[in-house]
Amino acid sequence: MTDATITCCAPIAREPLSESDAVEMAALLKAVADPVRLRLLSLIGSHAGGEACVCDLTDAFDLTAPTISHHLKVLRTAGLIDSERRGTWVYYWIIPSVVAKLGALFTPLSEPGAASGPVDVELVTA
Amino acid sequence: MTDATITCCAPIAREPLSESDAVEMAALLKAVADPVRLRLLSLIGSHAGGEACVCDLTDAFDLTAPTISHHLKVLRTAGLIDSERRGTWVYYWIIPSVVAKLGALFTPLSEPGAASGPVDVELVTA
DNA sequence: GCGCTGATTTGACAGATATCTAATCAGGGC
DNA sequence: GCCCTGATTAGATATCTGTCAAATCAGCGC
Repeated sequence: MTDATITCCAPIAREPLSESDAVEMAALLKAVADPVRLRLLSLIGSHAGGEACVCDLTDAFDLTAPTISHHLKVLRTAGLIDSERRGTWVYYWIIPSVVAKLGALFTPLSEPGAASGPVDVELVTA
Repeated sequence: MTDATITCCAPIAREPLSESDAVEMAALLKAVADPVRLRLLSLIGSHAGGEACVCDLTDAFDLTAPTISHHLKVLRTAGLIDSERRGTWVYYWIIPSVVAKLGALFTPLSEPGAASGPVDVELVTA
């Protein structure tokens, strides 16, 4: 009966994840748990117009086109991105709500009165 | 002042992730990209006192003790949890700052005028 | 139609991973 | 010391995954 931890933690640390939720989220996480796919997602999301042509993406990696295509398919199958063919080129864009689902699992619930943002974590450590 | 894209997106969609950051985050993500490890993390975090004995965890799964031990090791090696032996039992607890690092990647930056929380996503979909 | 470029699919393969059994380590009680 | 319980390590194995080369598909221009 210790209710002291109601608003302290990330959802994953507040109550036990059900098995089905765990399976669902793990599938999503597996899709992004790869350096290439993380960078693909990032490149697509930060590209001008919110979408990127495959040709823009391939150059950023030392990988063959089929490999990039494979990774894009993994992201698309997971529901994180979608694509459309426009003439010769195929364009990809992020589905923000699905990306947010990932963040929601791990981000501490913001308490009114905290700093500006919900989390203030150093990402770039190089 | 109102630059349309400054506060719109998750960090991963705001600017391209560097390769080293991608590798670092992918390692973290790979650790949680498994249903068993997700539930372990959740069980540990939501357990009374913020820590859980291995004996508490093993019963929640249809897996052998060595397998649970393996998964705990993966989480610990990634830096997401830590452990301590106390007499006969070994206790595990979450390292919140590392968990928050995961969330920070995918959580849209909250705008001061947005709804209550930074993200409002349905997690339980069965 | 033909050839060219962009992108995906297929097939193959090396490396990683999740799981188990058996063995080992760590404390506590006798 | 000896045994019992809790937990980890070691070894083995079946499966999954990331990558590439080769083949195929999709538009476009001639």
